[in-house]
Amino acid sequence: MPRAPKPDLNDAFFALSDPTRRSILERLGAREAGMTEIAEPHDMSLPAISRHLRVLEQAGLITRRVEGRQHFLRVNPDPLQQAKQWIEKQRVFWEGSFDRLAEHLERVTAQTKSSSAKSSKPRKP
Amino acid sequence: MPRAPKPDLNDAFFALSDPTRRSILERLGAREAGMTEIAEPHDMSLPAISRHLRVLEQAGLITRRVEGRQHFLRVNPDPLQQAKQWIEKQRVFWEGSFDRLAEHLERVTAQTKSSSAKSSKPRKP
DNA sequence: TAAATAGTTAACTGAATGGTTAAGCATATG
DNA sequence: CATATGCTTAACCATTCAGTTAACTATTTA
Repeated sequence: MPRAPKPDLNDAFFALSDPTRRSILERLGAREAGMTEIAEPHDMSLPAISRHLRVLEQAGLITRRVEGRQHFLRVNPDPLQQAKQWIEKQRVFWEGSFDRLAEHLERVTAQTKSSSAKSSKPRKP
Repeated sequence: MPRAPKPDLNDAFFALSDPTRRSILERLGAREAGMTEIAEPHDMSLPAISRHLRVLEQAGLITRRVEGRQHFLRVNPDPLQQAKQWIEKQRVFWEGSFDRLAEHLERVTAQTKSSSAKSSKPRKP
């Protein structure tokens, strides 16, 4: 077996579940950055950052380019896309159900009713 | 204040990082279901399922309606939407970078090239 | 060559996860 | 009333996580 890491949705979502890692992705944004630059805003030791980066890397969310003694990281958007698509699919399922939708609307209406006269969307009397 | 749990992105992404929990959401889809029905396809004890559901509930991804001794669960899409929007925003950042975009296109072009002739730079044959 | 720099690996700790079985608690049902 | 049903809580276990400090490797630079 070639022990292919094959990053999956588990890894991607898990990697995204940590605020430090999300912050790294946000700050990294589009440009390339080295470890120390990435670590700088986080009040955390360098090994801790290193491991966060490894989690992101194993999830396929970032890629690493080594040049001399420096490591440059950048975002790889593909797993983000996959994650987004999973969510998107769920939403379609959810919206695809008519009774569910009706119930949702009913709930909204009920809320509107409960707020009595303050309704910004006056229902027809 | 009644200790509002305030589900956040951490909780949502974390809840989504488990295949059992994603499977529950997928199967639940739009309809409402009781515990036993939810547990049925999973080769796992009922308490285990119960805790998965609690994780989903605390992340705000499902809501629970108790009727007698039965609990009915349903998906709440709001946190999914938030999670999707976070990802979406990242993608915008990523695509917003021009050099990065250029590099991406170059990579795509390189792929196309490798599938045809392997000359170094035949931009226009 | 020696020292500074960039980053990783190792070893450890405390806390959280994910699963189990057994017991408990309401609520239906005989 | 007694018992089955639906689900949760409790107690436990093995594993993983997130952080630390210390030691290490490798590359620059003085």
